[in-house]
Amino acid sequence: MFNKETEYTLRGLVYIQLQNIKNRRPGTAEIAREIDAPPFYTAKILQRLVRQGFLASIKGKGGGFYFDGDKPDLPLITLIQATEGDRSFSGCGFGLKNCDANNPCPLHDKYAPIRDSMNKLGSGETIQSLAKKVYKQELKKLKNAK
Amino acid sequence: MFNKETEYTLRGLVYIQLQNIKNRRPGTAEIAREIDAPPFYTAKILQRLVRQGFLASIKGKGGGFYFDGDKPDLPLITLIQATEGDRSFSGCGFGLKNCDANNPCPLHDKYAPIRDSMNKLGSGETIQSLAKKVYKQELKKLKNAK
DNA sequence: TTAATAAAAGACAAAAAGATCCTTTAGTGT
DNA sequence: ACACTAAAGGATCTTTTTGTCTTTTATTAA
Ligand code: FES
Ligand code: FES
Repeated sequence: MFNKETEYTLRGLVYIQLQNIKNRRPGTAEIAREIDAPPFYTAKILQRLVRQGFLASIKGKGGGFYFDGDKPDLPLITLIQATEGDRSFSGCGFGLKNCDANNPCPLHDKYAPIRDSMNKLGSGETIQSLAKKVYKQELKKLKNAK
Repeated sequence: MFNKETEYTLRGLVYIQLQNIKNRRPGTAEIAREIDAPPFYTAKILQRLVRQGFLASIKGKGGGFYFDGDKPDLPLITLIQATEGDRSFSGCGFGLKNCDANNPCPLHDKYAPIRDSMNKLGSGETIQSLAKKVYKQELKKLKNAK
């Protein structure tokens, strides 16, 4: 579905936010290991995200990555558009220059609603909402293990 | 959404089928021009489709591409999986090795239904059904022009 | 103030996708 | 039979994506 960079981005940021909930600030090596991504590539991606203002970081001993708690939650669509463009959220499924309901391609009737759902998912979910889900899932597992 | 090769494939085959309806067998140059795709690349793609048995061709003067009318209609999912794999139809939106409803990623609940819709689209629509839509649309336009 | 640590920056490399071109082969129509 | 046409095959090239590595800069803890 998404390209590699986007997948690493999503998994990485959700992992960071999850650790932030636990009052930790993970570094590149730990993040890459935990989300099963190439370490150097992960570092480069996180670097860019910091430059773009989506993420904050601290250098040196005890440093790592974290989200500024004062900022609003980060919608997936914002993140993904910044990473790979909006190929998943707009554009014609048939590859026409642009999707025009008044001059639709033969896929339009069936495809446009699916694309709308993707948009709803992208604006409805945020890195924070996903991390919360994982956190709750972890708690549930711990309870069941007792 | 889909990659370039898949888009050219869809547009190309729908164009061929549309011309077949009109008892014509278009060649690579015409097809590429009409679907707005790179001529040589289009030729290479059509070649592969013939090799894979999705399409038939005739060489030499008056030659071109056509669909064997005896064969069943070609579902988009079959075609797309043969072209770019099934990244659009299966797999986890979060990039996990595989999508497992019993151990879901935080995107699963929202993403899996969208993926299911894509599957329904892919198996429900065929090159022939799309070409028929375009054909009907053309007829309607001609009538309106009167 | 120094040694250790960890992110930032950017050069470099490999692989995949996208695209072009040339030569060969098969078939058509005259 | 012959000239022409159009697909088949394959080599080559470019761009984008993915990934690695080295050097620099900032920070912290001792
Ligand atoms: S025109 Fe193709 S999806 Fe809308
Ligand atoms: S587990 Fe990720 S989409 Fe199903």
